[in-house]
Amino acid sequence: MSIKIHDCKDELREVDLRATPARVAVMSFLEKTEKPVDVNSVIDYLNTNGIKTNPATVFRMMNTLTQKGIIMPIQFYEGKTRYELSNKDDHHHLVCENCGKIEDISDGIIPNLEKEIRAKRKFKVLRHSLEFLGLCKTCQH
Amino acid sequence: MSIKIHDCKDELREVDLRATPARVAVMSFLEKTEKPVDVNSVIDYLNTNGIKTNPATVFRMMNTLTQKGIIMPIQFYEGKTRYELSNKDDHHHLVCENCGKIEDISDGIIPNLEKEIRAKRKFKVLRHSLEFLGLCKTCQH
DNA sequence: ATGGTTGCAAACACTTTGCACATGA
DNA sequence: TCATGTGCAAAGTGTTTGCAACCAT
Repeated sequence: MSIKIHDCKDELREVDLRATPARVAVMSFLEKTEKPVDVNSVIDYLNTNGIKTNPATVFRMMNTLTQKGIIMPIQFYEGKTRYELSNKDDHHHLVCENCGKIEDISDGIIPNLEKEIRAKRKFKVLRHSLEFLGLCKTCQH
Repeated sequence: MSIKIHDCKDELREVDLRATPARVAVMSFLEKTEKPVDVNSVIDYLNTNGIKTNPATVFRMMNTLTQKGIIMPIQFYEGKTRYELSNKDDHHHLVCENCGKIEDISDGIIPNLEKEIRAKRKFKVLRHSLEFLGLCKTCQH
């Protein structure tokens, strides 16, 4: 017999959300993509996979999943919001402003910095954004 | 005789921009505000100071000043862009998600991190964003 | 059965653009 | 003078909302 290592439906129900087809599809989309996705790419994915949906619904889904802590919003100065699963280890992004490639970078300094901020400034950090914008290896000429 | 320590007009002309009343006012507004400003607050400031202007003009100004490297855009997940003078020493922000207060925080780790990224990943960092969102001292109860 | 979800249409907020007019250098 | 900057109107893009119909539990 097989043990399900992972099931999007359970994941959703654990946070009191109904496992609708669109939500399940969004979850598996997020799991298979490397880089943070925007709402348009989610809509494209759903359409491609035979799930008819409406932009308003997708925006609502992303907001709901964000509130539940399943995904995290992220912005790269593009005038829109991207999202990624929040159950990743602490990492940040290298965003190429020429070709749009997004690389991950992990680093351990932020947790320490947050502790320091808490101690010295009495500010309770709930989330942070650390992104580097520039030129990737191949776009530097 | 007095030596002008600082003149917004000269600052603008140095980057080949004409010193129009609106631009000069925006520069002095940016110099006197502590926290990054959004376009609406710029418009309010201009109106309050007797300078009639149009939103499109302000958006154009902010874009122009950004391209010239005089100001820097910054986003706090509010769905809009803020701006601040770029001739500040390296600093980041603590943004209270309850009352909106924005505190500055300076720190020296980023330059080192950028050097490391350049060396190890061959990624050329042009700019970065490091913001902490959470609750300020008084909003934690 | 019924409350959470969705679709649709409309509205919002932010931002950009084309073009004629105005103005700083 | 004349290239640069501005005002105005219109449009573009991302996002939210009200409400009726729908569907997962």
